[in-house]
Amino acid sequence: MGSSKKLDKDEGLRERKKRETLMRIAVAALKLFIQKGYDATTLDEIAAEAGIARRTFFYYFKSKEAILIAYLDNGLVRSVKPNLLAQPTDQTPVSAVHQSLEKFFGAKESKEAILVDKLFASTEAVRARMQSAYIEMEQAAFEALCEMYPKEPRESLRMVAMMSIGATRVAKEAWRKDGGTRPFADYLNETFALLNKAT
Amino acid sequence: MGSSKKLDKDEGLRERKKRETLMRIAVAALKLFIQKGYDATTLDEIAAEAGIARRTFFYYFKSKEAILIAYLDNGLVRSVKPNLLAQPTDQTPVSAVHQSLEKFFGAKESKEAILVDKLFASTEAVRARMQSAYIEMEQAAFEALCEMYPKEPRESLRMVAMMSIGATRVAKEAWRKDGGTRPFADYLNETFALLNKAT
DNA sequence: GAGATTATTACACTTAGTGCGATATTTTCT
DNA sequence: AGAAAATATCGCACTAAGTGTAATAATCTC
Repeated sequence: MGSSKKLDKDEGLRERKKRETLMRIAVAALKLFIQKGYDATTLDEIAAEAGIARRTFFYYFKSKEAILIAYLDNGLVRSVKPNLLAQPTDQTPVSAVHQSLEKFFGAKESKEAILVDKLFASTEAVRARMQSAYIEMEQAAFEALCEMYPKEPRESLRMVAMMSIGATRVAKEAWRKDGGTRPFADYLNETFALLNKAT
Repeated sequence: MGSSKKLDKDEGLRERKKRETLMRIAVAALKLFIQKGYDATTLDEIAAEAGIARRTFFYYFKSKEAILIAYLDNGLVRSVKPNLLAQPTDQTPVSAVHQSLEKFFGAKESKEAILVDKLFASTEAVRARMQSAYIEMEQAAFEALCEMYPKEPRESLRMVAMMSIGATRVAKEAWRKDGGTRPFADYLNETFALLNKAT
């Protein structure tokens, strides 16, 4: 009664190598991005650092930006929906989003996260993509909320998603401006508290 | 006691030509974008259509995307702050933003606006830029609100800006999904009404 | 091991964007 | 008006991202 393929343990040499190569490229790229900046890093350099041919890069990523998107996806964006769905529903939707985000960021306050964040904020094109990521998070949160609160009107939940993710974005902005001294959760608490009062 | 240069009326041949060329390029580009899509339109084609050399294009725009940004800037983004500042301050900040947006969109429900909107929503890269524009609008609204309500705490106003522009974005999303049948102002009213209830 | 997949590479090509310098046009000054 | 300064236009050569194609090498299936 295993999966449709073989056994779980059997990953296969091919798949393993592919995973490793993908990781090598991502790591090499991030290293160079942090070292010399996003724009100044060429695909040739990334390919050299990762030990692959230039053309092979495009077998793994559809563009240079896609590397960053992958980092975002693996980090926050991908986890928004599952994290949210794991929350109890005996609270307001806004509160549920707040709690789920708090948990996520409380666990992940690593140095790399800060480096990556600065990198993302550095270049024009990258910043634009960041904002796309927020839109995706909004969408993910909205979908989760619809499953969690089926009786609530969907337009309401759409707005909750917008406001919650917006609060996160504003919190991050403030946190970045302050140089990341105080823990991010503090900023999150402040912006979420303002959601009620502001109107 | 005129201006430091000459007389107001005297625009100068050079400036006039420059303005005209800029316009010719923008119009030519938009026409081609709508005709064949953003990605499929090359700078060579735009230059040909506008009757200039390829190199000259970059004298006027720093990139292909910059054309779209220019359209956005001239349309909404640029006008957010002045429009908002023109509102009376004997109402809540949220209401002020709402009113100012309603006026703007009430006046500008043209066919071209719809075409441009669809164009902007069509391509990946363009959509990302769109979202940057929303961020700029947020910033502009925030600045205006700070001038209008100096006694309010700035964090509050920051959140008001976020929520108001967010409401606009969600409204536009719904409006686009419905194919632009009902007037946009309706959607705007709905999302703004939900700002209070949603929390 | 033979044959089917799939990963890797090389090569040639298109397009966006930049640097630089030459030429044409407009403005300014006398 | 005409010389000189400023600026707009253009051509050319270059870099870098990204694509199409087809050949080769590695892995998987049997």
